[in-house]
Amino acid sequence: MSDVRLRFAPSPTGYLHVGGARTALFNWLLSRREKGTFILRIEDTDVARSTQESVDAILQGMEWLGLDWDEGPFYQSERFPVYKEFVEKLVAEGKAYRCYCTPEELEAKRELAMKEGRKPKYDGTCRNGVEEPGDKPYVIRFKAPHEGVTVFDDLIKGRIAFNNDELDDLIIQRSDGTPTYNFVVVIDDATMGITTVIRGDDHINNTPRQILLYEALGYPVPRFAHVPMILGADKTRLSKRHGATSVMAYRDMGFLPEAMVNYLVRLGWSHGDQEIFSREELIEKFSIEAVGKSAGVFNPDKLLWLNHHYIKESAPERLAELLVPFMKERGIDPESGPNLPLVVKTLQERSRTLVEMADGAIFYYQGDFAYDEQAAAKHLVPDAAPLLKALADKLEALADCSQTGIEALFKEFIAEKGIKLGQVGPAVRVSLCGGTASPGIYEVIEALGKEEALRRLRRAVAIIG
RNA sequence: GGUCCCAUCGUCUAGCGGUUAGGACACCGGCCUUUCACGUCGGUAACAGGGGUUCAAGUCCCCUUGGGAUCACCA
Repeated sequence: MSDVRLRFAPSPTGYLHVGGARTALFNWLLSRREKGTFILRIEDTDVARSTQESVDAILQGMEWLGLDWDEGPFYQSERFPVYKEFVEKLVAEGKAYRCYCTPEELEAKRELAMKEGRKPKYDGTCRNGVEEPGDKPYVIRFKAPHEGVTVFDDLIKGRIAFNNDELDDLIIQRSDGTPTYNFVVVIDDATMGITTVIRGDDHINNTPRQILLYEALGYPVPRFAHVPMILGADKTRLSKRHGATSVMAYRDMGFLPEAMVNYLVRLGWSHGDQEIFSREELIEKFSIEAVGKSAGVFNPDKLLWLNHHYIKESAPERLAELLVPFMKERGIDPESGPNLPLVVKTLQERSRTLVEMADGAIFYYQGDFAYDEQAAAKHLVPDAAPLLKALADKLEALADCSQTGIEALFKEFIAEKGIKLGQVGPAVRVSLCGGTASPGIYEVIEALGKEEALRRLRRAVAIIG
């Protein structure tokens, strides 16, 4: 156990999206690699926008990805007294002050400044004290230094410097007494002993103010790592327009969590030419310094490829279990037909998602399926009937119904008839599966079982007439 | 507009002064084959532009251009 402490701090205003998931993953990986502590904190100071459903959705997403945390979840909404104390401390020390400017006044000043081409920052009206205006509402502002430079060495971006005169006195407590984000994030990270802050690079501009706050509070400044954002195919911020952004939506589309993890980590991070990483390998090899600086485009094709890879690698029993809900969704009870793991085995190489696998598995469980029209017209022809019938009879007598036994039977059959496999194979396929695209016919017969295979062959013979 | 960040194939990226600029996804061919796939072999495809520094620049510096983020009593 080292004393490295990291956190993921989502705000519960929606589901866990892929960008947040990647940030969480980076934090988690680094904490596991350094044998440190991973903390989950819910940033719900905006009581109006935060919901319990969102919290649940985020937790569910973390769980699906296998990102467990050591401390928390902590809720900022439960820590208001703590923040209040720190605000009062700053005020008492003269490092923060009451500001009586109204939102309307500020908005007007901002617009004027913008119009005149000046920086739209707070003009410091109340900075040096004002006469007590009775019980007028006020906010508390942090008294930021106007001179000097605030610098930090970002673990990903390198050295970043800001002139302090670019910064204005940010509000740390609203007129209703609640604290604001830039303040609570500092208080929490400081009091929770966070050593490294990994977050989206949209927070870069907040960082100097936060550093100033750490210094005013007398806390050590953590290290920062700002990860670039994830873009859609058109290089704009990833949104619903580009497809699903919720990680749970990917589960529902039939993706495996290990594929998602592998994809997300490789989007922005790399380790030489390696593409496939097990969870253990990631923990061993991940490093925040190796994360790229530039934004990356979310590429569904590559995710699909990875998912296909993991489907091929997975144990049929596990996939069968994951496949059940997808089968039920299609109105099929896997208990009612062939052994599901056996079915899965025939489909692994040709399924990129569990959705594709479920679609491909349907025919196994439907005895009275309709034949694909074109396929039937082409292959279920009068000439095929006697062959199918003879094959069925031969199959009926077969003792070894393993794939190899079935293959041997076919070899023998075509030798006896003096034909090629191509002259009977397609008809068998259509009889068994209903179409021309399917797993190999030997494995289909094995999975179906002799009885059902015979039934389907004879059904086809009967239909040909 | 101010500030800040970013820039190698279509996409994800390797590269950390000297390479025929490598890999992966996608795409296009060949092979394999009972279909569809898998697999396998091969191919198309990139250093944004301009200045420097250096014997030597994709690699270091500056500028331009182009993207993006952020400027709330949201987080």
